[in-house]
Formats: sequence, structure tokens, C-alpha cells
Amino acid sequence: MRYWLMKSEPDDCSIDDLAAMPGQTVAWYGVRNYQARNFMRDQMQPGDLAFFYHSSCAEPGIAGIVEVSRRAYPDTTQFDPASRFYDPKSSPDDPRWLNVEVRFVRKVRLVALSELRQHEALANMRVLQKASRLSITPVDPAEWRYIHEHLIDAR
DNA sequence: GCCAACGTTGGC
DNA sequence: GCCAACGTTGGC
Repeated sequence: MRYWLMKSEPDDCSIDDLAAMPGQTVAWYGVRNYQARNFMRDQMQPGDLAFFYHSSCAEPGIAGIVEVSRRAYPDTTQFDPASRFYDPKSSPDDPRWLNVEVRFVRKVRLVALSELRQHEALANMRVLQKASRLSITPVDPAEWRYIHEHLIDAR
């Protein structure tokens, strides 16, 4: 069982959008980066937990907790010419892109990126590194606990 | 809107 | 296989 941080643009799908979905689940389609794909394919398992992170928005930060609810399977948008995620080089026989599915667990007060930066214990988090663009990153269990104890459940 | 970082593409 | 050009991400 592992911990993750998953970025979503709230204009696309916010934590509130996820909570409002049927079954409170969403397919994490559209990942077109091999490192992130490999995390999904090789490591992410149902039951894994993740910070749901709002990116590319006015207040970037952790907005909620989600759980992996389905292991990786072929991303259907890669075969859809009408999709912005269409990949003409991928074939159904040998799908290049996969996605997991995640389920809403809970919303948390927004823990801003600027706030995460203030904690020495979190300095190694991938999301805090300069120009960190990877949309799915592993989170160390100690960091996961620290964020809960000091930033989410505190106050 | 700017721009740094960095992944991908494609010519050679 | 190198590497320049290009596109994208995402904080600010």
C-alpha cells in the first residue's frame, strides 16, 4: 500500500467535482507522460491513498484525499480522434496509455503549496521541487503522516 | 502573460 | 545516438 500525490486542474475536475460524480469516482485519463504512466501501471493498487492536488489555478495545493479504486487499464481517450488526448500512434492491440480510477475519500481544508514549502520535513517532496511537472508522484509515508498531523488534522 | 524546466521529436 | 528545436506544464 502506497501513497501518492495526483494533480488535477480544478477547472477540469476539482475535489468538489469528484465528490459530485456518480459513485464519487473518476477515471484518471489523459496522462501522457511515461513516468506517470509507469507509476499507474507498475505500482498503483486499489487501496492506495493519494493527495488530490489542485494545480494551474489561483490557489495551488492539497484539496482532498482520494483512494485508488481500480487498477490501471487502457485509457479510452487515446483511441478517440475527437479527444484532445487522442494518440494516433497508439493501437487497441497495444495500448500505450493507461489510467487508474480514483474514489473520493474526503475533502480537506486547502493546504496551499506556499504552506507546504514552509515545512522543512517536506522539503524533499517532489511537488515542491522547482518546475515539478510530473502529475503523479509518490509520497513518502512519513510525509503523508506529517501532512495529516501538522496541516490537515491540526487547527 | 512570462518564463524556467524538462520531455519529446526528428534530422543527421 | 546526439542534440537542437519545439511543445507543455505550472507557479508566479
